[in-house]
Amino acid sequence: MPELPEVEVTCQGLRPHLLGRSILAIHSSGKSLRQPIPEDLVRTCLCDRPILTVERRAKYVLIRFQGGAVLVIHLGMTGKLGIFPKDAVAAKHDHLVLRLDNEMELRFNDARRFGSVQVWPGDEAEELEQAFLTRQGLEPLSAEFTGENVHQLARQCRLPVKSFLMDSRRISGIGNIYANETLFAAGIHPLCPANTLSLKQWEDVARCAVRILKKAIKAGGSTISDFLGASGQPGYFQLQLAVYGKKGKDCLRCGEEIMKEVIGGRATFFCGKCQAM
DNA sequence: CGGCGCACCTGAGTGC
DNA sequence: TGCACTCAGGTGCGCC
Repeated sequence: MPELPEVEVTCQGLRPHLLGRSILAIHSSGKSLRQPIPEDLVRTCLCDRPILTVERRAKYVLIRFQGGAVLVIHLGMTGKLGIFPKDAVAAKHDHLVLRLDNEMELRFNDARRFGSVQVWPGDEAEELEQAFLTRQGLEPLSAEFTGENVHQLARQCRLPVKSFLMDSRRISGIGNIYANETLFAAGIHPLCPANTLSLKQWEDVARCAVRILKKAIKAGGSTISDFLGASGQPGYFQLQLAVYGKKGKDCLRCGEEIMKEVIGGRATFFCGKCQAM
């Protein structure tokens, strides 16, 4: 599901509906996500306080409230955040429903329950955010995401370059789809050990990653099976994918057959000719 | 510390 | 129609 572009599209979709609004009430399914939903903290720290900002960090949605508390949501594999009229019928797997002060609701739907919902109370938010940030890798859409910096990061990492790109503690936001697409665009074999890439190759990787992520955001994200934006709209970037899910198809660049291999437990697609070791 | 395997869940798709 | 099986975009744990 949601990688950086899908989370960014979700944030962009939520923003106009949430800024300045307050939560009046919370309802949860009672089922645990990655952790139990902290219902009491939502009530005591978030309710009846205006929402100040909606931001993305890595693959997390951060919703900041007056008073300093933060609602932190991760979409996991199947999570979706959407805005609905309060009378709209509930969907299967709606696990968190936040009633807003304008007859609308923010709903978190997550079939596989790999998502998470956390609250950083106002008096602990700064400390918790610092700890959170140290666990997140380089932001691909930040000024620090340069070939030089990534080259430095990868210096003593012998993981396959694809696993390196997907390691959220090193680089955040890039999941399986965009790792595959980035390496195809950069012409690099996914099994190359990360520490064997040259500075020039890392510059290519960084440039390709940024271009693809931005293009995907413009297209509204990728809807492979079920991603939907905050207003229920699908994304269209899946129509522009070059290798992901294309096993057996012709490479767009050279016509060779696209290969599929499992790397680090994840399906990996590449062109053996354009992405030679 | 680095790297691997796996668990956490449900649903969609496939083959018999 | 049903059953068994595989696979899925993420993260973080335990283990060597």
